[in-house]
Amino acid sequence: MEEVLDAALRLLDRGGIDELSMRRLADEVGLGVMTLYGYVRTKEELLGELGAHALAHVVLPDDSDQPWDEQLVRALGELHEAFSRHPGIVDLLIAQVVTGPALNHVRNGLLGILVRAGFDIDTAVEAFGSLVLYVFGFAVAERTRQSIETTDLAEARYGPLDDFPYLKLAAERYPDRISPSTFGFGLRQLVEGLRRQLR
Amino acid sequence: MEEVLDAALRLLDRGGIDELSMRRLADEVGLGVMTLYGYVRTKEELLGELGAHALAHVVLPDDSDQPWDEQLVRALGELHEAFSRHPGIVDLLIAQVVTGPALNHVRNGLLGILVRAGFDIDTAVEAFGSLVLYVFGFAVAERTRQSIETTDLAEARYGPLDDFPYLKLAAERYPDRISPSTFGFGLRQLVEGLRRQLR
DNA sequence: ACCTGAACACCGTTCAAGT
DNA sequence: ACCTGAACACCGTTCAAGT
Repeated sequence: MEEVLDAALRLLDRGGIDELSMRRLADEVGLGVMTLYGYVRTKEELLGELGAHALAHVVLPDDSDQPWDEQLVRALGELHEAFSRHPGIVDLLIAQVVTGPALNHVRNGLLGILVRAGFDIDTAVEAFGSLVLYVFGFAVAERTRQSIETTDLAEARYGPLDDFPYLKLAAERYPDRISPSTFGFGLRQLVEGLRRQLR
Repeated sequence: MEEVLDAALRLLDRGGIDELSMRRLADEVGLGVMTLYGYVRTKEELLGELGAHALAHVVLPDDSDQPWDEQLVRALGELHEAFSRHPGIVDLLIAQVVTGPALNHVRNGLLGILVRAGFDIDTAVEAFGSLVLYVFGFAVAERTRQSIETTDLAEARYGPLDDFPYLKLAAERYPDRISPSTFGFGLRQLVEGLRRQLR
């Protein structure tokens, strides 16, 4: 089973979720297709286990002696990096095949930082939600960005911009739309908002 | 062509992107499968046109007399609602089949609000990115939430929670993880951060 | 117990042909 | 010009059988 999941992760990294078919996976492991159904009941179940397999490696740093906002930024950065390392994980999360428990250690860690910082549980849940959504939304967009040729010019990507003066201004400077610093920009914004709320 | 796209949107709303096959679409319109390839070169191209078709209805309110932060919240709310109305659009955006120009009027409108508010173009682009990512991330998560039975209990969703005390506390109160107010919470946080930055 | 090929009901798309 | 059925190379999965 371990070997099957490793092979699946390899295929996922290589060509994304679209390239990961049961038949190709069987070939990669050197088994008949139907052998896979001895390990798993459906493809969906296999993808779920694959997600858990890949996310188990995400370990939040143990730095509860640091200020809570730094802990938060570092923990979310860890998640962000996991998504960058295996972009296919994002596809699995989107496809909703990753079962709940696979992410519990991350969820618990983030909530813990917020609660220990002094937020009541209601606010902590709201904050947790907006932070995770932000990291997740960024991962999805990042995936898009990487799939586009960097030689692509603004005009080629957006079409004629004469009717959209503001966009034209922006596209000339940032054909990539999301600069590498955008992740940190929004994250700092969110954490700053939380810090004010705590006082 | 119009009729084909309307039928496609109907299928998309009914069963999501997975139910939208060329063969089923042809049946829905009452044509042979291959007739569709007279309108469009590939399925991907058809999905792209479908995305543009659905997003053309998103019109940002014309309220440039209002404070910029209110304009911003309202415009992003408009986008948020479009995603709620046709959750399938989110699948199209994720699948990266929607071509650039389809969203230009929204991009331009949002950038305009920020620039007129007084942000320099660099900051405006960063802010734009983080705001849009947030709305988008929320839409993806919302889609997940809706696909889960509401009778589902926290324990059933997350598995045993004894090792995750903070999560247990949160899950007991919010088995849904993202309450309806989470969208507004994070958005206000982001806008508040921007307001401070402007001064 | 562990593995598997043949077969079924689906896909998107090419090709050649029908009106 | 507009439409289409047959065919091809793929899917995930059922079923019955092989060691």
